[in-house]
Amino acid sequence: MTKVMSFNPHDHEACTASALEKADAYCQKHALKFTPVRRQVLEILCSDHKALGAYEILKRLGPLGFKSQPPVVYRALEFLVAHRFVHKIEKLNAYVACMHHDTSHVPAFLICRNCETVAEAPNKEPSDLVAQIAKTNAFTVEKTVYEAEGLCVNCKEDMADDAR
Amino acid sequence: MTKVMSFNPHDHEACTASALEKADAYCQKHALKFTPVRRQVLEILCSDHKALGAYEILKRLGPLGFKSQPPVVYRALEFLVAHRFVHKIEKLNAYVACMHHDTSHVPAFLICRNCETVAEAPNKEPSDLVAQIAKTNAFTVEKTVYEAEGLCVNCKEDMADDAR
DNA sequence: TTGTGTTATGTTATAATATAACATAAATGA
DNA sequence: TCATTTATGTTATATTATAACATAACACAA
Ligand SMILES: [Zn+2]
Ligand SMILES: [Zn+2]
Ligand SMILES: [Zn+2]
Ligand SMILES: [Zn+2]
Repeated sequence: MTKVMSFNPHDHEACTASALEKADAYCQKHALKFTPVRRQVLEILCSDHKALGAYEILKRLGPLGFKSQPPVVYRALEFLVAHRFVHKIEKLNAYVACMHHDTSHVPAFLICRNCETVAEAPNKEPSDLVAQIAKTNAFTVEKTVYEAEGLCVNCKEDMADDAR
Repeated sequence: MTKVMSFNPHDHEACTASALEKADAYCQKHALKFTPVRRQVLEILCSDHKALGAYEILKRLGPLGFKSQPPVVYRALEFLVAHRFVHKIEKLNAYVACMHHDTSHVPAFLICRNCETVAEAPNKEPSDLVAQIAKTNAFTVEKTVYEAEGLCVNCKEDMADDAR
């Protein structure tokens, strides 16, 4: 089982560079506009393996010459989350850069309630890899959130009815 | 695999009665104060297998003769969540009554994004029972949130240092 | 190149969620 | 009874997020 970077010393410059490169390449390939704000927000989120709230990001955008109204950051986050460059940590109402964008994965996180460092478990299945990752990283899991959102039978049927 | 009640016709009076009874008994046993507000909030959450926001609950408390300032409901929810009579659905910033309070379990939910009905998967392990439950209930999982919160090695060490 | 539709930003205002802080009351237990 | 803790009452405010509408930039066909 691999050790995650977030909780261990590592070449963090490389993290950032790689995340931005991957985003650049992906946007290029899919004709998405990786505009300055979007890029800058991702860069801010890459600056550390911590989850940042929207307003914290906004605060950091100001000095960089960007406008500081909430919609600015929320729109950028919407884009970044939609294309999976960033994940939202629901428990914290905060956002974190994805470190495995090239790999298809079900996001699952180890969140330190003390330092707010977030490690993304590199798992392909929505399974118990998290428990293993936690173990090999000496991370003590205290509380987990696993929420599956989707569509129930009833609503699916209702929608089918409506379509008729 | 069992069908969950939330998405299927069932004797819902029994759901409510059972949840309230369990809470009564548990509080009795552990010398917890199951005060009127706390009981009423649980009752409101039991009225349907839907997640309700704090302010929606607050709205319903008013006509019942309770005070309607936010802290009233947040305090009641804090109590109910702490003792696991209620779970918070982080994705929705909403709350749902627990249907398995007597069973030790890792909460995991199937949340319909259309009708906001929430079904709690009755799983003992934080595992893929959810996927199975979803299957036998014809629930289409579109998005999952699995977040493990705890303490990382570094913080644990820091705390050990501080204690010295 | 001009027009036209589309996507992205700018801007103001406000909604929705949650907590801080301090006061009072009720219950608990020497 | 008095002291202590626990629960409520109350006001104010913090934090997170979105609605709504205006403008700009961009894409691309006529
Ligand atoms: Zn790094
Ligand atoms: Zn930590
Ligand atoms: Zn029921
Ligand atoms: Zn539904």
